[in-house]
Amino acid sequence: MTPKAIFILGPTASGKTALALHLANCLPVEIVSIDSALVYRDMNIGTAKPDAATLDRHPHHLVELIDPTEAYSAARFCHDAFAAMRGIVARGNVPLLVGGTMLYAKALLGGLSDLPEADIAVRAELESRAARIGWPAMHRELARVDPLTAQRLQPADSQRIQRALEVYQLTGTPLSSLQTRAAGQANFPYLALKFGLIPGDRAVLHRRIADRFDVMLAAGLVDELRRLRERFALSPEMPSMRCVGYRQAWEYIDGDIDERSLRDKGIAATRQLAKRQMTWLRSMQDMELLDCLQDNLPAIVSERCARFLREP
RNA sequence: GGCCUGGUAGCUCAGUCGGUAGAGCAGAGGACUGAAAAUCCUUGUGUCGGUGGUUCGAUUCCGCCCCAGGCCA
Repeated sequence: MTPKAIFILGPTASGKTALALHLANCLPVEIVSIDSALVYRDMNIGTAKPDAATLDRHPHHLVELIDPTEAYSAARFCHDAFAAMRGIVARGNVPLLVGGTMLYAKALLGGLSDLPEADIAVRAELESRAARIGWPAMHRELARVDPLTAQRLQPADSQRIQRALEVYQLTGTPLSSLQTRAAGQANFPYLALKFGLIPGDRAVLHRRIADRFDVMLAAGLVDELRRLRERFALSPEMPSMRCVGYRQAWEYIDGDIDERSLRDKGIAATRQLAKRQMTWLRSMQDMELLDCLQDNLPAIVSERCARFLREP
């Protein structure tokens, strides 16, 4: 019999965590985080990580896996998430996947093609060449070896051009042909109930984001980053330091922006993030979209989940 | 009360030597396969503070009024 899984996907500040904790209290579920920022240890304030007591009461899988100097990936997430889900099912529980990193959710549900993983040396070499000739020139190079991928990428899309060239260099095969082959996990081996949280009034979410960012600043986001910079050899290009809030705090510590700007930019970046997350949600299949601002949301969702778990 | 400086897009401001205006940010929409909280793409009509005057034509020049700062009384 196919095991079941429940997804709660939503933008930042939509109340995913509170909803997940409510479900964890009344249903036989274990929480699996779908969040590219919660994987970092010691980055607690800016990632809105649940506090230690909460994590103790309701263990979250895939939280605090790596140091801020390290990098995670969608492929590693899929591997780790499936491992966690197997364990949960073996214990007789149901995986409750909660988060806002939509690429991870999409990769988990739809699978990834069989591609080589990131190669730091190749990336560094591509990076330095791009610094000399510019990304549009790199884009033209890509067009010679992989016209299909080049055609769908903007000449300024540095990250994807770099990845496509990297894949070609490592395999000798264009990314576009590797991607047409069967995706790794052809079908998702769980029966999934998927909720998408979207605010009925976006202005309210924006307000919440601003308030939450102020709370983070008051809680010592800047000091947290100062301590991290003392402990680790960090640089602003690292994925961890590009996280919303940390990136702006970094500029503030370096004296590039003032306190006012730190707040404004932090809030703006968080809004942009939420917006991109909502774009994903609207385009995903079989999603039950709910207004995250309605006050009886926990009751609605837990009732719906309970029914789902009773179904054959 | 007098003098000065401002009042232009949600915000900060350009600009029009008189022919009804444009940047950045915000906002909106979109793309997305091992960095995704990343990386990119598209999108700017607003009584140019109000009102009279000069003019073929005023947001632009002139008068008066209103508002916000500053200085002097």
